[in-house]
Amino acid sequence: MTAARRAGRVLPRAFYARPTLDVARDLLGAVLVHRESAGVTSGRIVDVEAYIGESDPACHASRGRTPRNGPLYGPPGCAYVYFTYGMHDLVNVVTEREGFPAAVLIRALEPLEGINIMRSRRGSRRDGALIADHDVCRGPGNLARAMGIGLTHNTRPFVRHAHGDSVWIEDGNASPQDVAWTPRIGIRHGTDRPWRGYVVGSRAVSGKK
DNA sequence: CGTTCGATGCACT
DNA sequence: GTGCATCGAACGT
Repeated sequence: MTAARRAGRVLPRAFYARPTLDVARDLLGAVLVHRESAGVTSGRIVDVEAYIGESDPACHASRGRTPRNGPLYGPPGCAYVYFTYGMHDLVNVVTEREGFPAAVLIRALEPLEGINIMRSRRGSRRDGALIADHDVCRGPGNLARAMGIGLTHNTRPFVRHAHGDSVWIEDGNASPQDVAWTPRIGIRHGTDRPWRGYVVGSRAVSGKK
């Protein structure tokens, strides 16, 4: 019997077409799923950040629209995936409405399904030690790598197709009981806004241990 | 424990 | 040329 049963409904487009902070809050406890030929991987979202509009100095759209940040201006419920620091893909969910650039960055998951697939995607550490379960999807770069989500998924809607490669999000069985809000991590500007939310007590939450 | 720093590629100025 | 919505190894205390 599988330890981690998924029974959620796929979140519809309307879920994402709301104020970004509401979407961010409601994504905590939801389940991100990727299905491809390698198998199914999924995890409970426990750490998110909101990036809201051109007036948000930390948002990629703060200096207007460019080819790279175009997906932020696109329809809600689609992926905005970008490459940074020369080696990491980061996964966002576009929110609000077409023409208004906003998204939620997914920063950490508690693995539910496919932990062995996730570990093989992460690769082996230099010292050969096994990555702990709660570290496999801890941090936005690690999460994208472990889930097999990358630039090829940029602009794609979070929809479960009947066949083939699909990325989608399901609602969780229960909302997290204790959520905390802090400034966002790793940014230089906009640090006054407490737009990072995380599930208190989860070992998979990113940042300092 | 803590902090620093190199890796690594590219969009944008 | 500069600066990343990062990560983890290396170093200092």
